[in-house]
Amino acid sequence: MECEDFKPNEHKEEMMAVQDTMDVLRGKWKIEVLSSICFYNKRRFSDILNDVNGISNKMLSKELKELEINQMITRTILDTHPVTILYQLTEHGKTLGTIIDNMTEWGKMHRKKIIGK
Amino acid sequence: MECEDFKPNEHKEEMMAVQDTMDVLRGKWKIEVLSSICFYNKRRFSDILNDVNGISNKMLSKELKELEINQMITRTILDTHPVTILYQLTEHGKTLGTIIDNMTEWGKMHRKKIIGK
DNA sequence: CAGAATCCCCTTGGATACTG
DNA sequence: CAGTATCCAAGGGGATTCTG
Repeated sequence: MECEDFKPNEHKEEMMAVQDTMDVLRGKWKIEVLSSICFYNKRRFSDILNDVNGISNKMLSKELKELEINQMITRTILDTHPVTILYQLTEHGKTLGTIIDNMTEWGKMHRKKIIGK
Repeated sequence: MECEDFKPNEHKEEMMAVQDTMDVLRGKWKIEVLSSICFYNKRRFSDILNDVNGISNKMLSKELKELEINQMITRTILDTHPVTILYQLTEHGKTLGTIIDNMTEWGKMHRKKIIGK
């Protein structure tokens, strides 16, 4: 965000782009769900439910759906009995890594500065 | 977010950091408000109200308060009649630039890939 | 196992009106 | 000008129960 070289409303496309990114990340549990899947590479519903502390099945279901719609993850049905369902990051999903790294760094810095310690 | 080198719950600090960042950015108008102030360097309430398309005074007031609490902006009261109030980015606020740039880039890429065009 | 269904509360955000 | 106050609707999200 360079601060001298643009006028609001001349940057509609950039604004929209940021909002698009926020839309993908906005849910309360998105990053944690993503992280769980990311770490294990393949992960099942109930596994993620255990990984992400505090999430309910309803919310997990919802977050997974949205992530799938946004093509951040894939959902694979295995023909077992009972069925097993695997969630994995897409290549596109993995490209979020940079942003998440940035947010991690910034968040740490912010905490030191604002929240104290 | 490296995907092979951590276990969930061994990355609590990182998770927390990302959530802290999201907390600062989560509001519907945060980035646009930030952008408005950023461009003009100093900006008044009613100016931002005009810059940010669709925002209500209630929401603007709320977003500004939160941004101030998080020390992203400062609020300066000028002794005029009637009073003038200036909002400006803090140095800390300006450090968000990198993240916003990244989100802009990713959002554009995402739109091309997912939303099509 | 992998959800869907239901109920219910709380927060977000929009619209409008009012104040120092 | 710079907000507050109020009312209201929609959705997010928790807890619990049910199902193929």
